[in-house]
Amino acid sequence: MAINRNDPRSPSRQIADDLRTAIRDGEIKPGERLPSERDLVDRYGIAPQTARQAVAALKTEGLVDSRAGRGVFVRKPPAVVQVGSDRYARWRRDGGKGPLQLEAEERGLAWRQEILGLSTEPAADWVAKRLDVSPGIKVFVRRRRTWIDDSPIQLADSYYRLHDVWRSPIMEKDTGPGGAYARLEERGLRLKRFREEITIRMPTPEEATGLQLGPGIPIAELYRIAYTDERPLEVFRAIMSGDSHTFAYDFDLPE
Amino acid sequence: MAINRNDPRSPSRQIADDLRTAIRDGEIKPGERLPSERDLVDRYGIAPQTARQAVAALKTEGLVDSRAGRGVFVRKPPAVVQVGSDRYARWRRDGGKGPLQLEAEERGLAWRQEILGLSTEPAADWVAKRLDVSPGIKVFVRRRRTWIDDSPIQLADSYYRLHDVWRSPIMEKDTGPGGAYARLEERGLRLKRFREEITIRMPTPEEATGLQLGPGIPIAELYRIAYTDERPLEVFRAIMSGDSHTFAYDFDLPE
DNA sequence: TAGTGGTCTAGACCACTTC
DNA sequence: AAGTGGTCTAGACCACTAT
Repeated sequence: MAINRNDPRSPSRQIADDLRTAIRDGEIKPGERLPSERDLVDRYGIAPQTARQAVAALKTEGLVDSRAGRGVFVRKPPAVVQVGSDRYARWRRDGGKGPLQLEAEERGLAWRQEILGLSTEPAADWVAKRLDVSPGIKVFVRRRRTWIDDSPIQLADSYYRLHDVWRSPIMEKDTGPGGAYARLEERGLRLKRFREEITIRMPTPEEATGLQLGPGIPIAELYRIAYTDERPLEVFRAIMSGDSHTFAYDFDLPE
Repeated sequence: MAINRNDPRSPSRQIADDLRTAIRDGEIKPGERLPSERDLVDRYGIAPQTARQAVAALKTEGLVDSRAGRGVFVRKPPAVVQVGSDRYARWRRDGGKGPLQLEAEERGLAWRQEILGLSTEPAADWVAKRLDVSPGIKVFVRRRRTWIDDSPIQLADSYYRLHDVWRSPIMEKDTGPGGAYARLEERGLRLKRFREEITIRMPTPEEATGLQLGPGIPIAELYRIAYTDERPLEVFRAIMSGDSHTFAYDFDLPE
């Protein structure tokens, strides 16, 4: 409970390490409060900024979260939803519900989607490449935010070739039962396979706001391309809060 | 280039936003230096700590990286390697080389593995569950660190049932040509399928050191379970630096 | 030697929460 | 009213880098 001046670690680092150890050892449990800045100042005999720096380190690690006027609290493990191939394998028999919706309903959690935008736009390069169209050609975009239990967990855009969705409910707010994929199949566009690409990074401030992310929470950027047996049907891009998702894939080796 | 006192954003936030915009617009390019703290103090008429706070925000976003005595630099996009099912599909015809090794060799990058430990240990719960053995039973563990072009990009552990690897080269430093999977197949244990699970988080300080991660770089924690047609053969766990990996999976929908 | 980031001291005021 | 985190001021010294 005191700073060791001979320790090669800086005072703020020593304090951060002490607190991290206390959290890992369960001395401060998830949901519980850390000592206040003023407490740390008194206990360790340091300046307020030094205490702040120690706590800031734990925040960028995603270990704690602070609320002004209340205190700094150990983060609770969030409700994790699982997405990936094993969820999609159930797509047909479960009526075209997406992996998130399936998972939420199984666990009795409230699921809803908020439409952020429906528009026709020129295809950006990354869309054009994946949708196999010329860059700049008009494509239809559905932008939405998915909520589970009053927490936003995904910002998603779907891109379609215009003639694939023309005058279909996919261009409306409500795509109807089974979602966009069901509408595409009704048009004879039969889904055959998916490709998913995942990258990881810290959110931009806009993404952090949109997903109500605290500091120290990374995000996954997921691209999913849905194909018929011959061409891309949909390019899907999602920003998903990293602390509430697991990705799972099952695949066979060739003989 | 001056603080607007009427702006609802705090001064440090205004400065951070200014710098971020300059980076996004290409006014400060990857590899280039940001204005020094003292520059910012003079330009904006603020205290040094305020300038530090603005730069610190960009660091936790992973946008910039600082080197003491030199300056703060815009991060360059790293060399990204791709892993996932489409790499594993090539496993048999390419002689059992892992996805990272394949990718590195294709692109002419130096690849090497450093053995951090070979030991027999009681299975932790998460290993036992995935390897389908009783918790606490002895399993063999290979711990290693993978380097590409002098950068550590992966910390990995592999867990095997003891009798599967007993007296095989898998218990030695060098597993021989084709790696551990080739040795297992020689014993008649034919690999049939994989399952991969990915979660995302910020690194612990130990992981950040082991992977030489700067601030603002998240990691992926990958679990891979290799199965014969009847049981698990290997449980693989890797910590991978988030800024140098993409995960890609191809999968079919059931009819 | 001059410039850089890293760290620390020692305060101050604000908005917000809890009692 | 007391306590909390958030932000800022205005310095200081250190280790390291570049010239």
